[in-house]
Amino acid sequence: MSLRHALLGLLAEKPASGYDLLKRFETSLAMVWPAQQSQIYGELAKLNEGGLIEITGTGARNRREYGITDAGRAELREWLTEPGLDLAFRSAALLRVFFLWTLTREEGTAYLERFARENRERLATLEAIRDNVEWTGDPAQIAGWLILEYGIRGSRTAEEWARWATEQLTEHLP
Amino acid sequence: MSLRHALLGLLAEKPASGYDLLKRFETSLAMVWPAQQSQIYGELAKLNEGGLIEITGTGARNRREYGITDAGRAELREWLTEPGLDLAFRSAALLRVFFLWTLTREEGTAYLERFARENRERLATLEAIRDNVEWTGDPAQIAGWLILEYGIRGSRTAEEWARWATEQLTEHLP
DNA sequence: TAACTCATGTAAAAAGTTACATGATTGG
DNA sequence: CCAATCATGTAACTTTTTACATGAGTTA
Repeated sequence: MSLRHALLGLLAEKPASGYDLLKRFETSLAMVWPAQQSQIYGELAKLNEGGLIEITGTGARNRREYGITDAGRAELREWLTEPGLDLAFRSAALLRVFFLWTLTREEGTAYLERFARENRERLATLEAIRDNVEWTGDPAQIAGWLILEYGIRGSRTAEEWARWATEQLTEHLP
Repeated sequence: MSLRHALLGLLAEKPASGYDLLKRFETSLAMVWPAQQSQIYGELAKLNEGGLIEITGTGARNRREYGITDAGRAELREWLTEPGLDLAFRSAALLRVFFLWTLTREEGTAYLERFARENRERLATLEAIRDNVEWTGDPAQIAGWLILEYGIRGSRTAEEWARWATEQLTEHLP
């Protein structure tokens, strides 16, 4: 149930509408927790009903702005301080690598080269963001900066790995 | 729909029962595509019904061994050679980092230190596996080795990042 | 013979995706 | 005034998780 906590976390920073939150999921949070529009609106309704967030204002075009409540802040805090740390993740791109041996060597290395290229491109994108954002000392922004740096280092590692893996496949596959 | 392809990929190597496959999901595949027992058995039934796999033998304790069919191999191949490359992933552990600024500096750094430690432990585990497995030249094993190396490099990068992030939080959070 | 591992199945709930549906406001 | 963006909602479907349920063979 991480989506609800992601929403609570975003609202802890400042009040926002479903639409505002959707935009954040499409940009900064896309990297660590993708979410669809339908899911966001649905979850907001539940959080509101449960008293973890509340409507703090309305605007044009039926806009509803939500703010986090004390109960919401407590729930967020509890989640953040939970002892367990789940390092698990799912990657369809890596899963495919597992079965690359069923293809020809050329097809296999082509896939890994594509993998490398995509990561190199993402690296460039993330570095551009890092270098163009105006970094104030805002606490929430600092957390975002840490994640961005994770993405940069991760992309670099993934690209280097993919180039190394291409070589291995070339050498070791018949 | 990656689970079905993961199953097809495993069966492309050699026939196996649902239980055998479950064990592989708990070990090697856990890193890139976790799956529950109920999901595996359900998907196997569907694949069998769809003619992508077939029963190739039975054993004690109601054991049923499945093998991949030509249709299954074709489906696997199609999936592996699809043009799109989905780099997206979900990480609850990273999502939490986004909201660390809502905690005290001590709580925040404690989380990142835990993050570092868990990754260091995983690194040690994976390196131990790499150093103790007997590496034959088997193509399927080589693919597994590439994934293992990805895990090793990724854990190392994550650990280093977490230590760096701890420093940043100490410096920049009030 | 008791505990453990092997072995499969299914039901219910939760989470996530895709698609459809609608309408207001704003900027060029 | 037209296109783009803002803004929300929901229905249907797929995927994943959790839990319950059962029983056969193996090992100490």
